[in-house]
Amino acid sequence: MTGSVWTRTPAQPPPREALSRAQVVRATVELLDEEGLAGLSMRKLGAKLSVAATTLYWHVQTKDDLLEYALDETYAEIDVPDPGLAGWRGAATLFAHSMRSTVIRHPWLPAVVNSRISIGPNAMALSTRAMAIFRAAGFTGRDVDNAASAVISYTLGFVASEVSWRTMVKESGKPVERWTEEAMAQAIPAAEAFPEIKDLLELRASSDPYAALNESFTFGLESLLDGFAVRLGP
Amino acid sequence: MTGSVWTRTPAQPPPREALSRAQVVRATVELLDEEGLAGLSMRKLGAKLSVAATTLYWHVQTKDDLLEYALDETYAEIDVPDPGLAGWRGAATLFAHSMRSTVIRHPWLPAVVNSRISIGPNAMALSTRAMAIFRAAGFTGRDVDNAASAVISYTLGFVASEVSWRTMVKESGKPVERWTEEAMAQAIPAAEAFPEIKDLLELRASSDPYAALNESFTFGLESLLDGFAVRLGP
DNA sequence: GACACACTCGTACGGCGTTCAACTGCCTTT
DNA sequence: AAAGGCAGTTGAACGCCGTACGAGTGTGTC
Repeated sequence: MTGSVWTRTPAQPPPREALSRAQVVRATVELLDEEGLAGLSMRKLGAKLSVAATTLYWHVQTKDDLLEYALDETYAEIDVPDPGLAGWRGAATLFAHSMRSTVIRHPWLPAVVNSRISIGPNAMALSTRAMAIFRAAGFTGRDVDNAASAVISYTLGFVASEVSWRTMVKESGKPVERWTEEAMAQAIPAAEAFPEIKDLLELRASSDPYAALNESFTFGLESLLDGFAVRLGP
Repeated sequence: MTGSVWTRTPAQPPPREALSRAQVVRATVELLDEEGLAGLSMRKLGAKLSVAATTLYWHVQTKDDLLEYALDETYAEIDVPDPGLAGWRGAATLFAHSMRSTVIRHPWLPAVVNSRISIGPNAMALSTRAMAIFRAAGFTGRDVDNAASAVISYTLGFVASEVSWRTMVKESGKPVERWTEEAMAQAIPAAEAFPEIKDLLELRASSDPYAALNESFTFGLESLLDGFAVRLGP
């Protein structure tokens, strides 16, 4: 490991190579969106760009670098409102929801997001703005960091599981209701020894799953922000 | 996908094959702990058990099944206290910390945990007990689920990032202070355009990282539980 | 002695990330 | 106009991967 792509100085001066790498990164994000992390290979990416796989190694040192670029690219889609406009609580809420929908748009993000230190330009801009929210709330020193981490951890944790559910449903090719039904049929015999679980499963299956996800996400987020409010005093 | 390993009825009656599969699963967990998810291959696992790689396919249908077994195996290590003893808040706190330390012991867990529906026996037992905590707190209906999800999402989200940091440090082979120092050296030039970030980075680097992680985890967890308390009324 | 069956193994296939030396075509220098 | 350098591309090859398959082995039962 010689360092992050963001710290290595470019070996070639960028006459028009910058544009070309941007193309590669854009194609990477597209391929990831279409086929998932497991579906990304240098050969397929090459094919998508009508280029041999090995050509990509001119623009990028390794497949991991590619993911690092793709990751920072998507950070740009998360918007972090100014707390001056929406208030800290509104800003935090919008931020979390924007993060959630970005991850839903790019379901491969959870698998990639923690695998490297994020010091790309968009990551930097994002943290700067996120910190501003919690500073505006009244937190100081290390607590600014702690509050931001809590919201990000909760959001990523929640949406990682949401996205894997969504992916399973989508890959099954079945309508949600059918999928849910069949999943229930699998789970119920397995839950025979746990009677309380059965009630829970039936409760879960009885409502629109997407609405339930929204409600559940909001429940946790609001609780967390309520907890911040307690800490911040009256 | 013909279903989860937990729902397929075994093709062979289990005379002593149960023991053998248990051995395979145990070896899988060990190999994962030692070498991480990327370090697990059927050939290496075979070697560890002094057996050809293809032999494993007698005991397991696919590598994915292996991960499903390994996952459920580690669920047994998470303990979920009885809310009658510690109170719901104490129980939730212990549960979250137990989950965190289990994931730290098995750093490959975050990458695996969401990739399948968890209906193994240990997963079932775990959810049953986790639900009991939040029912004891006073939540009813869907809110029991929502509260449990929130704690689990937060914990997994937090520890996924923690574990990836710990892994990077461990793999660097350097002492933490050295690693932190060098990471700072990388980040600071990249953060040139973002002056607020620099202060934050210096603040972060100025303290024991492990203590900071504990503090940060507790901060978020307490906030979340405070938020629950608000919802539950006085 | 024969058969069944649980279990093991070697071989092989197609795909993966990556290395490397060879090639192409354009730009600059003379 | 000739020569050289260099950005960019390429195909072949290496060692790894998950896994399908058919052939083997040993033990237990009739």
